[in-house]
Amino acid sequence: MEPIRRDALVRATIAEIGAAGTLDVTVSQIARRAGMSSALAHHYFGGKDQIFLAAMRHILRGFRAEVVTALRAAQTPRARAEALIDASFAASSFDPATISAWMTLYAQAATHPETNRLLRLYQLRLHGNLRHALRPLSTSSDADAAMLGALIDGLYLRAALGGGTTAQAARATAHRALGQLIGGQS
Amino acid sequence: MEPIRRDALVRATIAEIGAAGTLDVTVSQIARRAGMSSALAHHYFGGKDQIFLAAMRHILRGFRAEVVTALRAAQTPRARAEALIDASFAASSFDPATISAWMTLYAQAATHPETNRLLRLYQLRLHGNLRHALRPLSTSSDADAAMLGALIDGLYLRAALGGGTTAQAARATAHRALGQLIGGQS
DNA sequence: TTTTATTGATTGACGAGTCAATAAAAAACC
DNA sequence: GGTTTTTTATTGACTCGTCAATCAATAAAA
Repeated sequence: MEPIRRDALVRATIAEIGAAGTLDVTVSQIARRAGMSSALAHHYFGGKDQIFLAAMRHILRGFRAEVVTALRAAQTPRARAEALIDASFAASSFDPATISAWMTLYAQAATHPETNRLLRLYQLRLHGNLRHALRPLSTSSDADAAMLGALIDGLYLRAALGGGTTAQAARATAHRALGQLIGGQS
Repeated sequence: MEPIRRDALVRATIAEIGAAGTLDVTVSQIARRAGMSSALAHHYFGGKDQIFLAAMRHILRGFRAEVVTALRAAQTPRARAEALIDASFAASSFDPATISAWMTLYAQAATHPETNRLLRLYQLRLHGNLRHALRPLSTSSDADAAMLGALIDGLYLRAALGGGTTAQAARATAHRALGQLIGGQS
């Protein structure tokens, strides 16, 4: 039972955060959506924080899976870098629940050590992937990877928070930057 | 009395957010730090949300002032672009209170319309300033400004959330990107 | 005497986490 | 195979804290 319940709770958490647009959702709401009592949610997770962390890990795992499949299809180094960009701006990254969770991750990373660890994990992985892709293309792959990684995060922020920028435009900007970074031909 | 009290409350709010490292600060805490009762805080501001919004506006105003003075000292277009970068990574932007406030701004922008407006205002201003600085230097100043703006935000995020990146490194990366964007010489 | 400034005390709502009690399944025993 | 015992799953009801917001009362100016 335990794994089933935990999984249902994680899914319900993401759905609920997405619907509410904020992390201010009660354990009772989550539990109700998952079809159980709040007491049971506490029983299996121990506390709200841990439910939320599990949800975060779930989202990060999903993103990682997307990256892996995108990379598998890429043959050239440049295609690998492009695949990393595309994964970051994939539709699933712009699901309202994912956006909210992501923003909350940022907001909490300043105080909550475990959350900070998660965020850094994501950043390090992205950086590592980018550096690996850029190594054959650039003499300063490390610095370039740092730049591209930050650019991706910044673009995501703008696209996610609904300003003028759309996900498509953000993706295009990132590709343009990549083109500028490593010499010319597409 | 009213303007004095309001100002004291805004300052106390920022200080308290900085000390707590989160937006989870009670009106009573803020009021105590400002040397008055929570009832008075409510009396002058009407509610917690409005106190926070006032604090956000205060921070944004401070940032804007920093930008203005930095720009005034810049003579060439390139110096203007560099001044904009430096203002973004100035020490005051990394005050714990400022960091927390920014993160909260992002987290709330998804739901809270007034907060969203504030964020967009900041983004538009930065974009406008960058575009103006880049216009004599680039044939695609608009797209370049969009890229630099997003890059700045992304770098700030990484520097603020304490990963490996420091504020200095972030600044250097942004300068490097600027150099790459507009042809070579420093 | 009216207006402005100020607060202590209170209210009302909400929500995390606990607990004792029940139902259901599994295991142990004869 | 059937009965008892133990373990697992589940919940309703409750406790305990917290906190935003209100209000009636008081002090101080104007």
